[in-house]
Amino acid sequence: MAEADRGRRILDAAADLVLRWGYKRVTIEEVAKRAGIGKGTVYLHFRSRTWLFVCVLMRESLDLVDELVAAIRRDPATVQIAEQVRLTYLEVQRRPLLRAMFTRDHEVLGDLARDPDADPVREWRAALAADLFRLLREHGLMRTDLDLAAQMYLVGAVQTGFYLQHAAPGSPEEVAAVLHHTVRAALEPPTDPDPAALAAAAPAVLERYQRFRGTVADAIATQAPQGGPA
Amino acid sequence: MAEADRGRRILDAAADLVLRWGYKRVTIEEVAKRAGIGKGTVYLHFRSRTWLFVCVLMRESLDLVDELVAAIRRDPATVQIAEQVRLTYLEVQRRPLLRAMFTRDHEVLGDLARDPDADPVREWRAALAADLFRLLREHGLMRTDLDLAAQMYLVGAVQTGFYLQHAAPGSPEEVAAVLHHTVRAALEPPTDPDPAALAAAAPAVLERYQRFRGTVADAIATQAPQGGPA
DNA sequence: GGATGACCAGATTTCGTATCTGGTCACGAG
DNA sequence: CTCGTGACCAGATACGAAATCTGGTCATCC
Repeated sequence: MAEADRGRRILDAAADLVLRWGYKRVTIEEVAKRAGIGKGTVYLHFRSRTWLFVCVLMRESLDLVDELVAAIRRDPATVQIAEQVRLTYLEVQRRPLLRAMFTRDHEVLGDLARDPDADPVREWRAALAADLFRLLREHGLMRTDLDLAAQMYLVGAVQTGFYLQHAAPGSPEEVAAVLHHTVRAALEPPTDPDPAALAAAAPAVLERYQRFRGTVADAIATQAPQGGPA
Repeated sequence: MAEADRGRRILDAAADLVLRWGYKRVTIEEVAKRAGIGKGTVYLHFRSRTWLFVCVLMRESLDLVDELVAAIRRDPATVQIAEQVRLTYLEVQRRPLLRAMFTRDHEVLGDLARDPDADPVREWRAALAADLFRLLREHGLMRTDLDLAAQMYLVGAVQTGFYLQHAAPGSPEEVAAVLHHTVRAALEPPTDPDPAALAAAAPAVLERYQRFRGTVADAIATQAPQGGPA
């Protein structure tokens, strides 16, 4: 059994159990048992129980990023902010762990859902968003009648609202369409996007995503609880 | 001491205490003491502890409605949905109890913040919103490229997001402006509103608000935990 | 050298007791 | 008679100490 593979098995076990039982009920011993290893071995891969579950969440975020990257590769028009938000919503609805994360589900994530320090990705994600918004603005794919900070707050708030609002009036696809409409109307220019601008922005955006992806992947591999990209 | 005045004093005492101590710590006896009456007398005005605090919240909502009504009277342009949402946000930020309500502050409101049944105004508010949206659409003050249910969900989600998102990037006025921008872009026609339409819509909207106000005021006065308007 | 599980301190749960409080109602004041 | 009151009760809640559990370590063994 390869070293990296064992780390993956531990994360698999932890992810499975946290969904079944909820964060507070999952013990390290049970995770080890599921992974077919001894308890001490878990600590050869993860510095603490908390950090293990943070890594579970980070790995899930990685998958989300991969999905967005693939979508942009498929169609550069996907770089537009409203489309990114829409795809994110759909992917989150598909994945129970991400959904628990975005809805701050205390039942599943326990105290992990509350404590902002528990999410080191937070600041990296914020930096990524800032980069992304700057790029889109420079390429004329986002309006500039609001300053960047306001736009970031707007998207954050709107996403929070759509994730937390219960009693959706339809299927995830329909809700995602409404979310798309909201972000598009608030932040994108009224005119259709210039295909040349899309083609120009896409590679730069992809590069930022890849860098972000690398940073997060490193964090999982190196056990580092703090510190930015190299 | 007039009958109605005593009810008001009880509500004053309860409102004061709930803000100081939080819902779960406030006892009926303490409320009675503050109101200068005996414990049993509280139950002559409110059928239960829970209902008493629901009434506190309802009274607060009444003040909010009054504020909106006054604003529309001052300037019919205020009937527009984005403006309504903006004014609501500002008024909520000004009033600690409303803020606790809209942010579902468990520290202040305790279980009252969680339980949806605790808020009988919920359905009345939903009906009011539906009426309002219908009116605005009929007068060409709201777009019709989304169906009514989607628009209501959109506004609900956006408001939820702006109330729950922490770390606002500026003053309440600035956040309110961003909220206004979002709702306006998503739901209002791109063209400036027709003054005649505003003048025509305003009285109808005011009538709905007044009817809503009456329903809520009745609920407080009559101790009725259920049931719609007469 | 790398994996393990016995071990420990501190956190958490349990469970029986004591206290508190929502809601009632018999009584007394006016 | 009407209206307000606070003593009263059952059930909820808070408390506390004992018992249990579990995160994290490390001496041991493969």
